[in-house]
Amino acid sequence: MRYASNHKQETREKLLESSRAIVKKDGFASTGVDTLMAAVGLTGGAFYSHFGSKNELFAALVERELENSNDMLAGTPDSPPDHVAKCLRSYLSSAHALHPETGCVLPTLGAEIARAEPAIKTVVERSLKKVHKSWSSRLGDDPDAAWAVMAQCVGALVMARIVESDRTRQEILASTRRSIDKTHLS
Amino acid sequence: MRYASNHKQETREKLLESSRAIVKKDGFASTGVDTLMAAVGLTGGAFYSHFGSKNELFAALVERELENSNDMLAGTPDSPPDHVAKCLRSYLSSAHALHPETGCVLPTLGAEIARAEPAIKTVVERSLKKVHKSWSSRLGDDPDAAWAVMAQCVGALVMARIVESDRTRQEILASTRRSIDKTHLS
DNA sequence: GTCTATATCTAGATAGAC
DNA sequence: GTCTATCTAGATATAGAC
Repeated sequence: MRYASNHKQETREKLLESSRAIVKKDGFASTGVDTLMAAVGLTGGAFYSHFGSKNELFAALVERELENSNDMLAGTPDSPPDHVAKCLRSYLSSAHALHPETGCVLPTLGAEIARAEPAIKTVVERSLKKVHKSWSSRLGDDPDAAWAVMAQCVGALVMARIVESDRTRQEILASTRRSIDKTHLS
Repeated sequence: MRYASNHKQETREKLLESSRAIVKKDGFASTGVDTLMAAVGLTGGAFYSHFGSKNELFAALVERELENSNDMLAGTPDSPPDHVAKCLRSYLSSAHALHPETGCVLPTLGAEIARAEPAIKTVVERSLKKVHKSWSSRLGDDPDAAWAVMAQCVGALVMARIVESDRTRQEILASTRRSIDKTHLS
């Protein structure tokens, strides 16, 4: 064949990585296959050598996003004690609010996932529960606290992104950080 | 003229009300003008007698949504003391999670608002701050608590909608309700 | 595997008849 | 004000050459 044996695999990988950022920034439904392919230097027709449909890409993309989030958030049994605190500071930052393309998938694609097929939501659920379990044990075996903290993070980011002024954006993020610190980390 | 003097105004009103539900359910970008017009018994071409563009509808729609939310959430100086508690129970319910078409605009259109033009975000900001101010005073003049509670509500709803099982959905909502009760309403 | 070309469809928006 | 018809642009997906 004219291409190395791992060429297809590598191209798919590049496409997936590239698409993650674009889709988190501009939305999935409103981004065309041509745009995603152009971003890795290819044309639209070649897309279908890698994914059977645009929806297959969405599934792969969401799954990859959640694996990535889990790697960053869940931590390991020997993560430092301030692991959660560090995650929270980073998550609830202006940098995160201003750069959806490198951030958490939930605030930016949550609504589109909610409208997706059940199979995708099953994957999402498993992943969410993994983070929840880990954080629950780190928050003194308090499952309620873990869901509450996760909800605050996602919601604060949604709100931080829909306001116009930097000032209000920072107020939302800082308030949420302080409230979590006081309530769950002291 | 062939139509009553208030015909245009009434049609616009019907269109706006009808579109609110459809767009919250299916997303704004992914819903066509024809679909929105058909829902009020008209054809696509007539849309432009009421709005200059699809984006103008989005602005009007978001503004109306926020007015509506404010009416329900902010309350008045003589609202009963349990006003906030009642709002929270209703917001963090399965019914709300399962029916975006009649619910809060932020969990379902938040990401699209985040990508919208500054003018829309300015309106959103003003409205968010109104709810925040009202809730802050109801939560013992604690601005941090108000932002934190609002964030939890929005985030919990996003998460509740992206999981597949009813069980997990209810777990997320109930945990968040309990956590808010314990932390902010006792 | 990727290209160009294309089929098919749907989108937002406009023009002119009624 | 609303209709039908249409323009233009973009979408997903496929076909066949290289």
